Amino acid sequence: MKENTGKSKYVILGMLARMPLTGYTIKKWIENEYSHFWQESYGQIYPSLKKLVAEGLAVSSDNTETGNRRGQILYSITDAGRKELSDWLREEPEIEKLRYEILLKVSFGGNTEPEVLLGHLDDFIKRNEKLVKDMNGYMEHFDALKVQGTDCTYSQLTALCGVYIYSAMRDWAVLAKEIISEKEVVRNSE
Amino acid sequence: MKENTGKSKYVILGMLARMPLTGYTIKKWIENEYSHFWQESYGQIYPSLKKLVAEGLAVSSDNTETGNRRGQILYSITDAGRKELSDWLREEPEIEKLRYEILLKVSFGGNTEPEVLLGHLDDFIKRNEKLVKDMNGYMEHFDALKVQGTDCTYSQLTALCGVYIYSAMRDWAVLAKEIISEKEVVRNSE
DNA sequence: AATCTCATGTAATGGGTTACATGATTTT
DNA sequence: AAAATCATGTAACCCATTACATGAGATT
Repeated sequence: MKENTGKSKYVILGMLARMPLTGYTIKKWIENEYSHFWQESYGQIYPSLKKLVAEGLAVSSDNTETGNRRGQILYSITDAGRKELSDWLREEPEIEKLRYEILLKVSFGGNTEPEVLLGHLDDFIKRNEKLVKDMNGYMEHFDALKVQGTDCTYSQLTALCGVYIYSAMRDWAVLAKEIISEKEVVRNSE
Repeated sequence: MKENTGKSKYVILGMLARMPLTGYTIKKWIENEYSHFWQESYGQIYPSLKKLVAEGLAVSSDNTETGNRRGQILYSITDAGRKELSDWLREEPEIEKLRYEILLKVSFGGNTEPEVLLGHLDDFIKRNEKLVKDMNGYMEHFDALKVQGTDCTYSQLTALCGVYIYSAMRDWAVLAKEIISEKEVVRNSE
C-alpha cells in the first residue's frame, strides 16, 4: 500500500491560495517562477484541477457568459482547500533524491579521456553561471518589490537557495576541472 | 517518438567496467557509494541486467558448479559493453531537474505559521549537516587510499560535490531561518 | 489567409518504486 | 529452530512527460 505522494495537488493549491487561476496560467507561472526547483506538465495540471474540484478543494467558474474570453476556466480555492494546504505545509517535507547524471559520468571518468569530462564540466560551469545570474536577477527584482511595500520574503528565499546551490555547483566544477587537469600533468610527467 | 533515456543501463555498465558483479551487490554498492546522487531499485536492476546480456553488452555466469555459492549470477562487461559505456560518457549529460519539496513549502510559507517553516528548516539543517560530515568522511577515506597508491580521484570528486552542495544547502537554511525570524520581529513590533 | 498565442484536454508511453513471492545460507 | 541476510525476480502501481487533438482569438 502506498499513500498518494502526488505533489501537483499541493503546488496548485498553493498557487490558488494567492489568487484564482486557469490551468494555462498555472503552467506558465510554474515555468517562470518555480522551474528551478519544481516542474509540472499539462498532463498533471488539468486532471489535478478536476480532482481538486471533485474533492471540494477548489471551485471552477467557466463563466462564458460573464465576459470571459475564450473557453478559459478559472479555478478558486475553497476553505477546505486552504485547510488541506495548511495541513500539508505542516507535514515534514520529503527527503529530496538527487539524480546528477554529470556525477555519474565523473565517477566513471576512468573509462574515457579526461578531455571528455573537462568538456562536460565546462558546459556545466557555464550553465550554472547563468543560473546564478538569473537567481541574482530575481533577488534584485524582489528587493525592488520590497521597496514598493510588497512582501515577497518567501519567494525571495527560494531564489536565494538558487543562488547558493548553483554557486556551489559552479565552484565545485571549477575545482573539479583543476583536480582532473593536475592529475593529468602528474600522469604525463611520469 | 522518444529515444530511451533510461540511465540504469549505464550505471550498471559503469560498475561492471571495474569488476564483475551480481545484481544484489550492484544494489548494495549504489546504496553505499552513489546514494547521495543516484539510486536504483531491484525492479530496475534485474531486468536491466537481462537486457544487457540480450544486447551483448554483458555476459552472465551462473556457474553453480564452480564453487559459486547460492544461486548468485555474476555479470561481466563485454567489449561491446565498454564501447557502449564510452559512447555514453561522451554524450552531454542531461540537465538535472531538481524537485525540492522544502522550497515549495517555503514559497507557500505565507499560508502557515512561521514556526512551521522554522521547524522544517531545522530538520533540513540537521540532515544536511550530517551529509556534510558523511561526505567529509568519504573524502578522508579516499585520501587514505591515495596514500596507499590507489587512485580514486573520480570517486573523490563526487564526494567533494556532496560537500559543496550539502554545505550550500545548510548555509542557505541557516540564513533563511534568520530572515524569517527577523521578519517576524518586525511584524510583531508594528 | 496564415500564423501565433491562448486554452483545454487525453492517450500512450516511459521510468521508477513498492510490494510481494521464493528460497538458500549463515548466524544466533 | 528461528532469524537475519543473501539472492533473484515479477506484477502492480504511481508519477510524469510527450505527443497528439481541438479550437478560439489576436496578430501579421
